[in-house]
This record gives sequence, structure tokens and C-alpha cells, in this order.
Amino acid sequence: MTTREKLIDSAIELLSNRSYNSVGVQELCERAEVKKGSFYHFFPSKRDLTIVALDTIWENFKTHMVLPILESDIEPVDKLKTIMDQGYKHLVSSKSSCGCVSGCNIGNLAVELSTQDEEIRKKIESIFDEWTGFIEILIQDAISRGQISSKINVRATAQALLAFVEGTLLMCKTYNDPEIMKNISNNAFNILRVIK
Amino acid sequence: MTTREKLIDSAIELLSNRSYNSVGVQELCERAEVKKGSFYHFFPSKRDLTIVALDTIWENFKTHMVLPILESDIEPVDKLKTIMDQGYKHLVSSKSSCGCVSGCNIGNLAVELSTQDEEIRKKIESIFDEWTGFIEILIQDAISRGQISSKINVRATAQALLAFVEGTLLMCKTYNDPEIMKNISNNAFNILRVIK
DNA sequence: TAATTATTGTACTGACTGGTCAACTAGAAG
DNA sequence: CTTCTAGTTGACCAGTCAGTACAATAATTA
Repeated sequence: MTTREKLIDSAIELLSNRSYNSVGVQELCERAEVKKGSFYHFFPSKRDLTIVALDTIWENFKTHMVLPILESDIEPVDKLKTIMDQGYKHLVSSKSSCGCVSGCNIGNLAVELSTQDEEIRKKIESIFDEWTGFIEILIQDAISRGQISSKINVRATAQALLAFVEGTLLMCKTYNDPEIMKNISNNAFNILRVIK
Repeated sequence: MTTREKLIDSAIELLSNRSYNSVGVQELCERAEVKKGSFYHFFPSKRDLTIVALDTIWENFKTHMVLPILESDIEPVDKLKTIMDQGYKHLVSSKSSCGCVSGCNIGNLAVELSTQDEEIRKKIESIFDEWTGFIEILIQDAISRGQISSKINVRATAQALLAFVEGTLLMCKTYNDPEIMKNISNNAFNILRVIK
């Protein structure tokens, strides 16, 4: 693994479980076993590393989670359920590995930095846009199969679903309990107005 | 206004628009026009002030927003709508006063500190519990009037609604746009399974 | 082999962090 | 007038922050 990759990896790890302002460049370097000089050779600033880390998180999530499920041939509504289940498993494993539920890596940075760093805010906005787009595809698919009412506003519903997922992760983090997700997540299907 | 109150006030103001780790004791004191020595006369630490600020935010929200609406004699489902409308107005005013949508003061601290400060996490957990309790009352009321299906799990649905509200605020903050709430919020009623 | 470029290491900067502390002031109580 | 106490002040820690400067080394190319 290259020095650059090691830095991105430790950024993802530290930023996921803590927060931007509580993680220093020094600690980032220690975890990556890299000297500070190397850090500033590869990245002009901590913020720039954060943006690359954000991109990497999203690319990983997309290629290993979203796309495989989206391209599978299970029912669209079940795809949503699968994504939620995967999210739950992620929470459980993060809890058992570091003792705490860290929620959504991207949402966490969104909340902390949206009012303070316009560049990072825009980056996350574009990630959320793309994410919403995937959910729209899923909804369209379900509509064309007659599983969801065609009267809904697809984009607004997709946004609502993303908001719901982010809010659910926020609650799990606050209660430090992945099980909260189980209580809540069934309601996601009400948002979709699944036809029964 | 006493020195103590001035400190709590500036804590609420600064923590609402920024983040815990980006606000220093020094800045807190400057905004309150108080010297650092006085700060540590009234509060043993920055964290202790934060907990008091959290309590104050919640008490204000409860007495000026939640309770008046809850005790009014409009339809329970409309009460939810009213709360959402008030939330929207709050976002609009925060955007026009400081240029950015700050989201939920309490949710922001929850996301930033839940994995780092157990005492603050527990404080927010208890606030969320109380908040959920109020929503439960609202739902019960609607059920007893036959406006909502009695088959739902009241507590889980209340939690889902709170998650939805928090997630919506997170989205508005990320997009720095209060209007996002308009797109999303109608779906709240789907979560409730309102009988039509 | 020599020159060039990419990478790493060390030492450092000035500003800022949360927090401590002894000295001081004002006003009330005895 | 004296004493006590709550409130206030500014100087001062030790440690950390993001970022810089630049020499030493490793890898690549001529």
C-alpha cells in the first residue's frame, strides 16, 4: 500500500469514528505510520485529504453496496430492504469493533462541516445527489412494476428516503445502539407507499 | 443578564451555528464579554457549559414550541404539521440571519460527540427520549380519534418520526437550503399511516 | 554514471487549546 | 470599621494545532 493510500485509509478510519476537528494531522500520520513531511507532500491540507477520503468512502459504498444490489434481479422494494439490512450489519460490526455506533461517515461530516467549509459541503451535496439518483431509479422501477403508487413525486420521495436513512443512523449513534434501526426501519416502506 | 446567563447564551449561539470542537473557551468568553477566569468560576469545563446549554435549548424548545402546540385543540395530525412548519420557519430565519442552515442544535451535537463524550451522549439520549414521548402522546391521541391505524407500534413510529425530522434537518443543512424540507416533509404523514 | 525527480525525515514556527491560579474588587454581615 | 464571601481579572501554564522549510534519501531517467 502506498503512503498516499495509507493516509487516505487512516483518514477514513479516524474520521468515521470521531470528528474532523478532533482528529489532528499528527494523529492521522501516526496511524498511517507516515511522517508529517510525507503528508504535506501528498496533500496540501487536512481538508484536501478529507475531500479525497469522502470520495473514497462514497466510491467504496457505491461499488460494493449500492450497485451490486441495484443490478441484482431481486424486487426493487426488497432492494431497499437489503440496503437497510446491510446498514444494520455495518452498525453492529462498528459497535463490536470499536465499542460505539458511528452512524454514517458522510452524514457525520455533513453535520459537522456544512456550515463551516463550503467546499466540503458541496462535495457532500454532490454525493447526496448521486445517492438520491440511485434511489430514484429504484423507485421508478417499482412504479413501472406497479408496486408503488405512480402518483408520488419520485425525486421528493427519494430525498425523503435518504433523509430517513440518515436520521435513523443519527438515532442509532445517539443511543449507541444498532437495534434502534430495527424498530424504525419498517416505516421506510410507508414513505414509499408500497401497494399491498 | 447575569454572567452565567451570558455564557449559556453565547454557548447556544455558537454551538448552534458551528461545532463543539471548533468553538473555543476564549471565543465563548469574547462573545459573552466575559473574562476566562469568570468562565471557570461558573463552569468547571467547556463540556459542563455545553450540557447546561443543551438543557436550556431543550427547555426553550419544549416550553415555547412543543407544549403550546400539544396543548392546543387542533387536530393531532395537524399538530405534527404545525411543528414541521415551525421548523421550516426556524431554518429560513437562521439562513437569513447567518447565511447558513444550521439544522438541529441538538442533533448536531449528537452526531459530533456521541462517540466521544459519553456524558453528553446520555444527556442527548434523555432529551430524545422525552421528545419521543411527546410524539407518542400525539400519536395515541390520533389513534383514539380514529385518524391513525391502531395497528402501529406507537413507540417505534414515534422514533421513526423523530428520525425523519432529524434526517430532514440534516439534508437541509447539507444542501444549505430550507426548501428541501418542503419537498420532503409531506412524507412524514405516510410514516404515520394516516387514515383517509 | 550522472542528473533529475519523487519521497521521506527532522526540526521548527506562531498561533491557539483547555485549564489553573493568585490577586483583586465590591458589597453584605457582624 | 472589620471580616467574609461571591464575583472578577489577567497572567500564565503545558500541550497541541495546521502548516513550513529544507536537507537527506530513494527511485527514475538520461
